[in-house]
Amino acid sequence: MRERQILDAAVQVFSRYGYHPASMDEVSEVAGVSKPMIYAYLGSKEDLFTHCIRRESARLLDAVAAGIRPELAPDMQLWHGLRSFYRFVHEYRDSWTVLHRQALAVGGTFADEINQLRQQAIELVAVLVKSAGSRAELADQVQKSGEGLAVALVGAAESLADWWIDHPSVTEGMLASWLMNLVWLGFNDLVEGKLWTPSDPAA
Amino acid sequence: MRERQILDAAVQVFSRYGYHPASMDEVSEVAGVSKPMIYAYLGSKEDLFTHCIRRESARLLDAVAAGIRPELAPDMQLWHGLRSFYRFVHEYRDSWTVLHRQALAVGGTFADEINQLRQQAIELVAVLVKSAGSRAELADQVQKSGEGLAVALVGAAESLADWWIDHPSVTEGMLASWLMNLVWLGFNDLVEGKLWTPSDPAA
Amino acid sequence: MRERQILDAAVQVFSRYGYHPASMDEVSEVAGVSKPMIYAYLGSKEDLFTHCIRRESARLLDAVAAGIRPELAPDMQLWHGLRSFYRFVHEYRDSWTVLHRQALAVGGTFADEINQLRQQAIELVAVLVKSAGSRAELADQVQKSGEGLAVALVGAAESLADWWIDHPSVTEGMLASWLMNLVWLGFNDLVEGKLWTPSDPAA
Amino acid sequence: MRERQILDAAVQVFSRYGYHPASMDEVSEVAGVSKPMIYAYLGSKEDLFTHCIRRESARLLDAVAAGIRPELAPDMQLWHGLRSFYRFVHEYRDSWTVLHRQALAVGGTFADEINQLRQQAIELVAVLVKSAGSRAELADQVQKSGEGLAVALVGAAESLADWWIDHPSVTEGMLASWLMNLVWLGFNDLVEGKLWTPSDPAA
DNA sequence: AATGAATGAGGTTTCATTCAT
DNA sequence: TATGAATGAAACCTCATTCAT
Repeated sequence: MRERQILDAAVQVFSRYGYHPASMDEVSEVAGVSKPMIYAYLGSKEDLFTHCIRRESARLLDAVAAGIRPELAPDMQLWHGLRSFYRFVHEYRDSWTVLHRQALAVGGTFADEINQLRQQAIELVAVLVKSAGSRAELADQVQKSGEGLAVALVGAAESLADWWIDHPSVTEGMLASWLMNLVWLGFNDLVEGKLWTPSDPAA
Repeated sequence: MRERQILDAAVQVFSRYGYHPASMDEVSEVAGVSKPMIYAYLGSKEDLFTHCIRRESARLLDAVAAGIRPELAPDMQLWHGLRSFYRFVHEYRDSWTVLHRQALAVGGTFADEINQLRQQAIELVAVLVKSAGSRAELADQVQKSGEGLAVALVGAAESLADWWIDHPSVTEGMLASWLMNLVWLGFNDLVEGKLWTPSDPAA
Repeated sequence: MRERQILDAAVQVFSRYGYHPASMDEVSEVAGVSKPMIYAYLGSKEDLFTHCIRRESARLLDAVAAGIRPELAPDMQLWHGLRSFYRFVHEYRDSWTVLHRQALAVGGTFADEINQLRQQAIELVAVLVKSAGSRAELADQVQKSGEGLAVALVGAAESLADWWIDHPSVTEGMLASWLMNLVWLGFNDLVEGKLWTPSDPAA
Repeated sequence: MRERQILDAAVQVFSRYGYHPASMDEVSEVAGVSKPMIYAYLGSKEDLFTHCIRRESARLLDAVAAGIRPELAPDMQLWHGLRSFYRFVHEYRDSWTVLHRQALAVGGTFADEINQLRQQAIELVAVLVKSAGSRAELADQVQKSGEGLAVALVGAAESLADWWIDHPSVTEGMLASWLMNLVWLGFNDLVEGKLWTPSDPAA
């Protein structure tokens, strides 16, 4: 459909230049569609950007959700989720850039939408952490900081995604491994020679 | 001096609107200085932004460096560094926003400067990790992923800084604690009831 | 076409104020076209001025070339060329002003273009002088100063064109006559009562 | 005196950039005097330019007048006047540029002043022509075109002056010679081998 | 349904000119 | 007296947005 064609172009252009410097002229050129069409289908520049964010957010959520196996152990769920996330970032780099970099920089409504998306990711992670801890009684302080831990983990994952752009030789499995080792085992264990490995290496 | 007055205003305005939407008119209004003065003291808009980034980068580095005690154990150094970092973010929120959000979004030279700053932080952390691991022989895979771990830790710290803005009731000590627990102990230990605490609680 | 409409206005405005003081606002007002149209059709102010110069140069060359009859005697060719020139100056005064006064004053690329135009005129005249002199052997010194004589003649013609603006009662035929008498006969002959007159008065 | 220092700088700057693009900042810099001083001594930019024109006009007139020997024959007077003129142009190129190119381009009052100067030159030449012709009865048509001839001669002289800038190997004597041959003898005589030479070669 | 053509509004930058010292 | 410091005004240029076809 025309709408998709336009959105694809918009994501590409917004990703490259950012919201404000991006020009509707360039979007129309890349989309191969005249400007009045853009306004007819998607509304103003602001509307267009909102549509971009919404579509890419949904894509990202779908991609991650599709990778998770709820029947597995918490650490394996996290592991699969991370790999799905990095596969998405790899395949739709422009989407990721728009969501993570450009939308937040604009602030206002856009940043709010992105923060909601992040919140969903954080809560998803928080559930995993909680279920992992349900075997034992988590220390009080940990209980309280549950969300904080999730925020940190999500942030770490995002930063590695950015860093990946400049270090493309790394695979998405390595990225996910590092994170698992870092947050599941911690430095403390690492220096003692422990390593986290997927219980199901084939996955 | 006039220069500082202008830079303060510029950081504030760039932080709020981002580089492109920010107008020199608004900078001049906030600074209480006419536009030609800005051009006389700091040059073009691009120059002005560069000056902002440079000054705030230096401030951030100084703040973190000032908080580190090289004679302490690695984990304590990290702990102090993180607290200094969060104190800086708290005290100079606009500086942090300009550096972390706006400069990266603009891309080009600006993003390069920020990435250099990040790289410095990452290397600093990498040194700590290495010194912590020197007691034992780090697993090969850890050796290779050293920088990745540091990237992840730095990213986690940054994300928590952003998240803090929307959750101001948390203290900088709590943020640092969470991170220490997360990366030093890891979930694995946490669920077993272990907790990381500063060896020198007074610090 | 729109382009012509804009160029006409630009020539008028540049002619009146000169390149630098002329404002794109005024050009757009005179052209009855909004400023963005000017930039869309003709580019920057510099581009616009270049287009003006090019068009008017071509017009001037065409006008003079159209008036010359190559089959006539050299003096008659000069006579006709001069009259064509003055007719052009009369009909397109703004064009002449832009070419002769404003473009030269700006210097740089503009002046270069004008000087090339002048050079063409000079060479044209030089050819006439040479063909007139071919019947006899021109004195050596004359040979060497051929271009200088042409420069002087062209300059004299230009100056009379300027002077004409303030003395509009004179006809273009009179101007051409004076020049012919001056350069073809010279004062020396004039004071002896000689006069140059077109051999074909009807022309 | 301060005034002279400023005027020298102004002539230099106006000559190089033209009236409008020239900046008071540059004048003050070249003059080694602060801007408020310029305003105190010479008034506004317009006033400053007027002063420049007036001073250089006077200089030019003086230079030419000083070279003329009223007791000589008319052609010799013209010859001496032309050489003085070219010597002035050579020695004070900036003055000449300001007067001939820049002032006329600005138009308005400035052009008027320059035109008055030209008129003086023209009348001076017209007197010579008239005195040369007084021996015989000039043809009626010549009488009427007297001023026109003078205008043409002056224009030719000016154009050669401009042309000289790009052909510096020519001497001022050659320039004056060409003009004398052109206007005093005319092409007609030149092709017959006649040449005008100063009756007093030492001069 | 689709677009070429057009513009109002606003942004960066410069410069003649003047206070306060 | 002489100047460093300051600004109001205006110029060039661009872009989101809309008619008329």
